[in-house]
Amino acid sequence: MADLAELAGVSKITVSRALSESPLVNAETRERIQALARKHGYKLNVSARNLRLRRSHTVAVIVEMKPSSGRTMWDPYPLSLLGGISQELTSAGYSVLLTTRQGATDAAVQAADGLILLGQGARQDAVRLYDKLGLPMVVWGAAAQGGDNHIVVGSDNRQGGISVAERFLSIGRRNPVFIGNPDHPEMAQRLFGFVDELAGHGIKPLLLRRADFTLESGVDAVRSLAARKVRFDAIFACSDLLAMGAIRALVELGLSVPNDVSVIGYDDTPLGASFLPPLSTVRQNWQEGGVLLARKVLGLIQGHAVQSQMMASTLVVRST
Amino acid sequence: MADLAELAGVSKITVSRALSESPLVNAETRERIQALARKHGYKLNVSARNLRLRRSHTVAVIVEMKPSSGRTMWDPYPLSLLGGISQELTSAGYSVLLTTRQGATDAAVQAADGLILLGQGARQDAVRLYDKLGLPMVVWGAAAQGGDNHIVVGSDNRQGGISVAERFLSIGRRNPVFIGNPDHPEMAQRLFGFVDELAGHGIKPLLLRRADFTLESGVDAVRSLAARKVRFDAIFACSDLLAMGAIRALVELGLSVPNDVSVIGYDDTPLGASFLPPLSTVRQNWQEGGVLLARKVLGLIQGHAVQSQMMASTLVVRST
DNA sequence: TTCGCAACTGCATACGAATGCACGGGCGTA
DNA sequence: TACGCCCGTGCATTCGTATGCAGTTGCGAA
Repeated sequence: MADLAELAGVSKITVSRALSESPLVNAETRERIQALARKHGYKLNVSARNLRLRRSHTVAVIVEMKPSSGRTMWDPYPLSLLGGISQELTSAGYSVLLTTRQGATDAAVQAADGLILLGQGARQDAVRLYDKLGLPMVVWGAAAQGGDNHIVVGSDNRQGGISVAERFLSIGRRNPVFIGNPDHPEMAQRLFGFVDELAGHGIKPLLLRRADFTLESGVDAVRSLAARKVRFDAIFACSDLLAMGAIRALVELGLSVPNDVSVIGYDDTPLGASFLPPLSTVRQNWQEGGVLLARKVLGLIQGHAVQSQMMASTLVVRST
Repeated sequence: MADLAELAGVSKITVSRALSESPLVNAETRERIQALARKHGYKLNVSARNLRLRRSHTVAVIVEMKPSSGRTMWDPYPLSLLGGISQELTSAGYSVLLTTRQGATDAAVQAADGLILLGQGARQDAVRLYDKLGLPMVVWGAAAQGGDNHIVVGSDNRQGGISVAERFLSIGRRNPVFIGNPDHPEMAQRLFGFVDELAGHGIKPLLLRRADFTLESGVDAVRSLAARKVRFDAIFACSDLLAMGAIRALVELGLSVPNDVSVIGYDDTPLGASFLPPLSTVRQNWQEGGVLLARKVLGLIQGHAVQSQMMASTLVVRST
């Protein structure tokens, strides 16, 4: 900057102002300096500016590697969150610092202006850990049980569970099964909604615990039901893959979907939509969730009052 | 740091050294200062250190948003690259700055110590753009045509195409079809390998251009072949989804896979493996590619000589 | 005693940009 | 002519940390 100042015949502070579009400097001077900067390939030193301004225009996104259950944040769909986050932050002039939670806190995270936590960790430990940094923080996940002081954004898993229960009830199903992992807070919410709604009609669903969210796991789940000669006429699977596996196994067993057994998945993946038969499922808009997360952190960073928010999840009835 | 120094009764510079594990300071003093720092929740100012040390321990990963063809980097599998990158960089003490390429260069990118470019852009324009920053740079994609000066890592798409051709030849197929988008450099390589190998046996495949890499697109492609009454006995699809769509359409048409038509996909997605019938495909190890990318940038940053590298792609023969 | 060396510690300064305040000149008004 | 104001510019200083060099202390050897 000092060099540029010399070239332009002004002081370096005028250069600084010219490059940051300050109205304090004469328009013509500003143009001249900017042209000079371009010509000589001048690059602003971001570290220096961050130091002076005490902000980095950076938001750290912390991805949980070892989740409480089998589902990883590196799975395709949770990653759509990242897409939304990145899109929103970038267009607001912020950068995304991507970190995976493993061992010590990344030093660079401390320089961030805000934090987005993807996956709250078993017993909220991740939340507590990062709370200590004292940065604006927004968490993706199930709503906090108690009076926690950080913002939470998530889709309304409980409502999702209720919707599925309502659907099963409306088509006269009496022996529903839930496949998923209740240790995962989000899945637990789905289960609670599902169970509560059914209980209102005197029905108690069977809980089939599965930690993997793969097609194979779904196949296996249904086979185990058959092996145990369980009587069931509806399946609520915690992911589309599980649901597709379940359907495959049902077909193998000679059962008809949805005549003998109704199946509803979760996430509304493109794959489920083009599955044969097209999968009924609960839609979660991950992308939009990411955008929302980003907006909330930005709000906090700018000192606005911001509230937790649950995103509606909607049942998409197709053919299963 | 000055405050800590006062508390500990030493100068701030001793504090600095104590916190960075410098052997210059007395072990006992160091312990005392570190304890004090912990107690008062002292946080190192990363911006200041970056300024002083002229490095940020950060690598920018630039994801191309609008690719030359229908495939987005936000698709699940390219994202595995990110997983590998993140894993490797984090464990080397580096942070990942995630940027999407849209409009102006993110200021924070300039502060990075190195660059990883995911998707080289049509006509290498992205590469040229970022080359100007003068940072160590590694690009994921097809090998550069000419004497470019940046490092390229990618899977050997040409070899992949050759393997598929060899397979088709070995099982006596004479009328192969290629489904994909040759505008995309990586797909183009697959096509070239495929065509060249077949040409050696006097066979010229049919090229069916498809920009979308969805199941629907695969269905549609095969239907159009049927509508045009094209004679074919083998399909090389540029993605597993395309291949699965193709198979579905073939089955609808009453054709048997693989008896009437052989189908080979690309990427070896878990989904393809559990498809019915299990999909034959070409395996690309994205995760490992990410690790490799990360290692190369780190090498460049440390001033080592580093070379471009193609990762072998292997044909996985299953049932199609 | 004196010197040399080792082990610590501290001073001054640098890193590159941005802010508060002051300064100089041009212009309009009284 | 004198005064005040605005526009444009520059000086000094600040942000928080790390390095080169210099200083201090204690101990053993000459």
